Amino acid sequence: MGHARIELRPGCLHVPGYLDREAQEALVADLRRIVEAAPFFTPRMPRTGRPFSVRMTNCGPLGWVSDAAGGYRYVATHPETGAPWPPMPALVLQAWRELAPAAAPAEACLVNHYLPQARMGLHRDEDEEDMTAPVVSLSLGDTAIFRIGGTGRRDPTFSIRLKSGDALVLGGQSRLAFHGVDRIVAGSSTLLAGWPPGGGRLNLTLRRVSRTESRP
DNA sequence: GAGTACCG
DNA sequence: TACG
Repeated sequence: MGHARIELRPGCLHVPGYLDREAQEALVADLRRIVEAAPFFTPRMPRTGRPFSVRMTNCGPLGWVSDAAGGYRYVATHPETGAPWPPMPALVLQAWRELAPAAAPAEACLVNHYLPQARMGLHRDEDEEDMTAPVVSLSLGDTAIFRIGGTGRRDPTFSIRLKSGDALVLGGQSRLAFHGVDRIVAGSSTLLAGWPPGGGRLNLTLRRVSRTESRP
């Protein structure tokens, strides 16, 4: 079955209700196993070491991490356990196939946990080598007030609500658009009542990192 | 500057 | 807006 695709700005697609409740619950169960193997860690700002309010982990061959000494980067292992990231669940691979059909396989799936008080400032995803592939985001749990602008820091912005099960695709002219999370609407979903502790919102961000050197 | 503090 |  198909879903409405709303183009919020060129290259930025909102797909409300992309995952039904059953798929959301199955994905949360997958994530619970992933977090057992790769616990949430607190990323820190480059240089200053200030902590993010969002906690993170990853699955797939590469994971996004940040700390004072190394800054933003992709690495193959968990920064605290040293173990390789767990594999991406089938539902995540399927979402990438459906929402980024022209792109090479995803290499990184960043898992963000937002407690109700957590926020994410305006930023661009620019740590990837391959900017031709879109960034795909899946929302689970409490609604996020999500802000999106243009490719320049001072470009006008607007906000939308990302609900549990929604997908968002940042590609084409929006691949380098500024975006962030203003706030979480506490208690807006029952999905995460059992896990993780504190409920809130889980966000999966799927990305291609390496340039594809497919020379057929 | 993917962060917070502090201003008017 | 200022600030690592």
